[in-house]
Amino acid sequence: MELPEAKQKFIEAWGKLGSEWGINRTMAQVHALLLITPGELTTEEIMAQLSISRGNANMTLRDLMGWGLVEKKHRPGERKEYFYADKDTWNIARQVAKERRRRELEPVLKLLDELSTVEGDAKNEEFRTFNKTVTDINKLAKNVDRTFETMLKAEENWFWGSILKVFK
Amino acid sequence: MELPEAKQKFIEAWGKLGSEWGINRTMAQVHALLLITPGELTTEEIMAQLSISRGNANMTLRDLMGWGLVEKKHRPGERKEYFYADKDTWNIARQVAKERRRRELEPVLKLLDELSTVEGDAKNEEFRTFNKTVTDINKLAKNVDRTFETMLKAEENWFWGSILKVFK
DNA sequence: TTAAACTTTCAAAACTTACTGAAAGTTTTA
DNA sequence: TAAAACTTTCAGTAAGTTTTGAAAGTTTAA
Repeated sequence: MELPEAKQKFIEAWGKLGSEWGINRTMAQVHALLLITPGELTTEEIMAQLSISRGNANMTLRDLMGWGLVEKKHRPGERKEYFYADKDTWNIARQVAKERRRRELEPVLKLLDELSTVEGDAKNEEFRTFNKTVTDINKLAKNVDRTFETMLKAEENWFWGSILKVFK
Repeated sequence: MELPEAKQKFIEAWGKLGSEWGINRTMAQVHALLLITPGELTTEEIMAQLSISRGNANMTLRDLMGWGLVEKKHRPGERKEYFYADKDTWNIARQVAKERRRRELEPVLKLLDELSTVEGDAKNEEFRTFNKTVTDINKLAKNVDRTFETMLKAEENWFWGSILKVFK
């Protein structure tokens, strides 16, 4: 396989994986493009390479900056904005974990805590089943949350070292 | 909060979380409904409780069975099919991890391995950046894969214990 | 102070995904 | 053998999401 084809495949695969896991396809593709590009790209270049509109490119880049995955840079004497991605995969993973935890997991945890307090008659089977399920899921979700937290604090080697010790 | 309201909120939240993470909303809602229902439900009952069509209910239930989260049961002397969900949250988490690993992670791992072998001129910066990114992401993806694998084999307490030991 | 170079916005269009419901299929019972 | 009771299918439609592109906005330079 030649480099241009490989790049194309990488961008497509990243876009697909993103969309399967709830991240907009274009956003994942722009990210992929920046990840395999040395240096920076302008909006124009991104538009051209991925055949997307100016509006789409602009919004997607803004989102990526909101996720902390991309930054912009100005070159002295130039008006154009240059975009580049942090290429440290461990940072990327942590950044994504951090945002999704905040945006999606936290609201659910809050609700589950609330639902855990709903009171009812212990003789009522409906209530007992509801209560047990909610309590169990709440425990699981808290474990997931704690794992995210660990991940955010951890250094890469230390983290994977700790997890992989598990195999032995 | 009263039980019926709490149930409704649980179903909605589970549906929302599902759709944010790439699982069809209705599928997550049907699953949620079955999780908080003692015993079994028929297609009719599911249709009524969630206001969905027969076709949708049928396909969703089939998908849930395909994911190994729901099973059907026949009662002697009755034609109707009764559906119920496995309520063990650790089983659920493992089942979901297993399916998504197989459907989504594995194809990407395969591609990344392939892209890791693309050859090029070490003096070419484009190639070097591509190669480094792909190699790094491949490593990360393999770690994720191994974590899934551990999870599939493990008992719940042992697994979270191992991951959370990391805090100490 | 205005024109050029660029970025941002957002209503409408295109695309994608999910859902409906009627028809076809299957199984059981009489 | 037929009819009743149920399940499955899928073409068409609806709902949801993403993308476009032109217009408005901003910044810089002359």
